[in-house]
Amino acid sequence: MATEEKNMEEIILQKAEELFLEKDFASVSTTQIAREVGCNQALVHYYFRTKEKLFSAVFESKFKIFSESLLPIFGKKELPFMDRIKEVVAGHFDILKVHPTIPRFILNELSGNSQRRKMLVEKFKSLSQQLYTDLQKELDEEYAKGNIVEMRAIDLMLDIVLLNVSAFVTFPLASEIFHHYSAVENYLESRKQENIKLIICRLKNRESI
Amino acid sequence: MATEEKNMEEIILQKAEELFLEKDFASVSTTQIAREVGCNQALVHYYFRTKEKLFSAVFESKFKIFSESLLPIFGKKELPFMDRIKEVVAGHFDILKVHPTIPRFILNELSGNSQRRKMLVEKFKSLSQQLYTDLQKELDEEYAKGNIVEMRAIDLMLDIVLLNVSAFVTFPLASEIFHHYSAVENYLESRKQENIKLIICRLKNRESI
DNA sequence: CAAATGTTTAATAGAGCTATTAAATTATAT
DNA sequence: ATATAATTTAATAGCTCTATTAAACATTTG
Repeated sequence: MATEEKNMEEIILQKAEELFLEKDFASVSTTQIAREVGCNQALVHYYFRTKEKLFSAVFESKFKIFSESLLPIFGKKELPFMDRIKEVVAGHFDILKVHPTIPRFILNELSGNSQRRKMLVEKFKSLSQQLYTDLQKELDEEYAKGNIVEMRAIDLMLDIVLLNVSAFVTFPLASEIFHHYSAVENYLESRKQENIKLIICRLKNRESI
Repeated sequence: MATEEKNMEEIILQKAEELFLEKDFASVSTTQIAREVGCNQALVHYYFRTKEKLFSAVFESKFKIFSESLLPIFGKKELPFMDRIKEVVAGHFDILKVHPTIPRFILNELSGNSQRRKMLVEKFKSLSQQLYTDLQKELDEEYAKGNIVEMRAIDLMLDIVLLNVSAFVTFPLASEIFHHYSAVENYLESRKQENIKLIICRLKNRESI
């Protein structure tokens, strides 16, 4: 009964989220949203005017979640560097795990040539530059102390994000392909540990290649 | 003039490839394909009957390219193991570089709930099992010789594929975001070297985590 | 209670899409 | 050169989609 009490605007938005995350802009119609919600199709337009605006509402909220997932790349300075890196990778992974379908959704939308794209590229830019400077300074310090190999912050950031994101982008497929990972949980946990190992090894390994 | 000589069926297929790789199934219409080719819309259906079949023709050929990109994970047994791994990562990367838009295209299609999906999962399965057994045997041998750390073949395969694929899936975006990589070439070359390093470090690093 | 405001629906305009059909055009073969 | 076959087009049926409008219904408020 609690569910039935919710107002239509929110119910429509929720269904739109569900469908847009599963398919994509062009494959979801306001007609379908209305049908699945059980309301008149005009109501969707009453609340959101256009399909574009409805999609935007969904996108903005998902994009916010995703970009906030990048923030743990900062991190509390008390712990030793290596432990913090481990925490950063695990922390970023865990946030994505709460929203496993978001990475593909974002990726897909940003691969098109939407108007949104330009604005979002700017957002990502400033976000990564924020992180970049601090991280590079720390990497240089740790390198001077002989704790890690020399490394560009940008490469480390990309390593972490790309590895973690790719686990989620591929998991519906991968967990089907590899029977080893019968449960979804296994594939994800396995990738999480593997990603941590990869990053740590990369930072520690002193032998030149 | 040479171009004009080509038969319509092929011209239509080429345009369909171009558009389907850029957008997605739902966002491309046979009307649009015909318009851009400059022929009558019925002609698209004359040659391919349905949009679905046309898309399938495109998809099959791209999927073939992609799955063949995974084959260098075998490799010539003359070289020392570590050199071969390096070659495998670089080789896989270079094949994708010739078809940079394919990874995202495949990923996207396989994320939907198409009829194709099931068949493709089977193809991937048998492909990966082929590679799996041989690779695991070699990894165990190299571990016994003390050349590498203990590792599951499946993790190594995923590390390589996910890292390489993610470079291409993200490159239109990433090369815009990071001005450091002003030229696309820089982002890709940079990721290629980074991926090789990651894999090598992962295999060599003996310190437990 | 009645007026005003907010929510929901039915109906529909207008557009684009897929697929088919029959006719026109071009090429091939006898 | 003419019959036959292959290619291309025009026209259109039948959908589905987005967005709007006017009317019905519900809720709030004076």
